[in-house]
Amino acid sequence: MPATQLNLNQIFKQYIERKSIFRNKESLTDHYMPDHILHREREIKQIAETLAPSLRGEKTSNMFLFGTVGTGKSVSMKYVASELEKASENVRILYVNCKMKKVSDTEYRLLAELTRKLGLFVPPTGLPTDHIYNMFFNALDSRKQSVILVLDEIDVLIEKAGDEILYNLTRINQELKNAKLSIIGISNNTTFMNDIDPRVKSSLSEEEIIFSPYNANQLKDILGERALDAFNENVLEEGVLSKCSALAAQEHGDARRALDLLRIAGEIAERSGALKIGTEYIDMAEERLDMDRVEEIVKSQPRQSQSVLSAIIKLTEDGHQNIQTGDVFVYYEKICRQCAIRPLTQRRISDLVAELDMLGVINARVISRGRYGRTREITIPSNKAITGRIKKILQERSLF
DNA sequence: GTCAATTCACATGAAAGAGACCACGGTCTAGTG
DNA sequence: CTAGACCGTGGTCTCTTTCATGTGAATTGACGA
Repeated sequence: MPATQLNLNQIFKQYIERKSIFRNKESLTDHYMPDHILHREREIKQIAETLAPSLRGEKTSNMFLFGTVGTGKSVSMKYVASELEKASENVRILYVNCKMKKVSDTEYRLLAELTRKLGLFVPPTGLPTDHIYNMFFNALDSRKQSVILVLDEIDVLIEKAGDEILYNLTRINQELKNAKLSIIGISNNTTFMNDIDPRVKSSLSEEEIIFSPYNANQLKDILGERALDAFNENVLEEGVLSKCSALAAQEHGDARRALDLLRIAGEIAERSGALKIGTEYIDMAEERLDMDRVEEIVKSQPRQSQSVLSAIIKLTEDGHQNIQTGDVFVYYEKICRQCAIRPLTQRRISDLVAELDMLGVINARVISRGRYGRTREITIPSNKAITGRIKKILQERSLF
């Protein structure tokens, strides 16, 4: 038996025998539906009141839910939706997350998905769009019912497929004989409303609900409740929840982030064989999340931008202080020559540096140094582990 | 010592060019009846 | 005969360059006390 296999068996055996600190890890993921939702009573009531007429078969107002990530928009909506469906057989909720690639790309795909949800078979491609419109329409109008269409992350849909589809959907009501259709858009981007057709805009936002970020205390309540379900007893050390919620509150009150922190802290603790989660694991989790985020960004950057980043890291490692755009450009040109990349102009590099700053991969601030000109002063965040990770990614692409 | 003018090293804007990408209509081709 | 492959065309979008203008404090140099 090869040595590696033996080791694996040991690992598995240990894994089974070890007492897990998780009871139900699911409840820390963002698709988990809690039994009741904390600190969103007002919003839930408002949604429910807006949608209640559907129980009597009346048309409800179209509605828009706004709020930054992790403020409970989707959960609240789903909660009301499921309660509504329980309350009446004539109410149907079609929930679509437009971020899912297979749904959001085109008008056709969205309609196909919706029609499928109404129980019809639709081929993934091949039918003309107006044909599928008819299918959707007929399926909708086949019986007396209130259909509530929830478009989560609706901004993604508009960006890719245009606002025409919304216009068509809002008009469909005028032709329906039996059914009623109302549309609910959910978005974390408040500005995208500006560049959609005003007719669509006014008909969609008959009702608007803003979800404000949670504060640290509210986050703590939410975490506390989920943690009760997620972990076995006496696993969490004192102060862990407070720390988690404080960190997440700094990041615009993002509950998803708070849950991620807690879950990853748990995973790290479990893997290292700990029986309890202390605050130090939260720190580790935060670093992990940061690292993953930066890694994701760096990987997805175009080659030119990666070269710029490489130049900045090289300059820093060579011990340069007060790195300026001009320095970066010189190093960048060198790298381009080595890697046979056509160098861009300094003008463009200036923009790329600004972009990297925006993404939080580097810090760059514009300073004026009097006689010695105006430039950006560039530094990289002093986290060795993350910088190391970035270097490795750049090396894999032979840019370092 | 004071104050306005000068200077540096880019930042920032606007406009135009290059190239990738996509929808759309027309043509061709192979398979079917 | 028709569905699907293939191809050219025009339009759109994104990235980049070119040209032009803006920026803010250290420095400079004239001027007056």
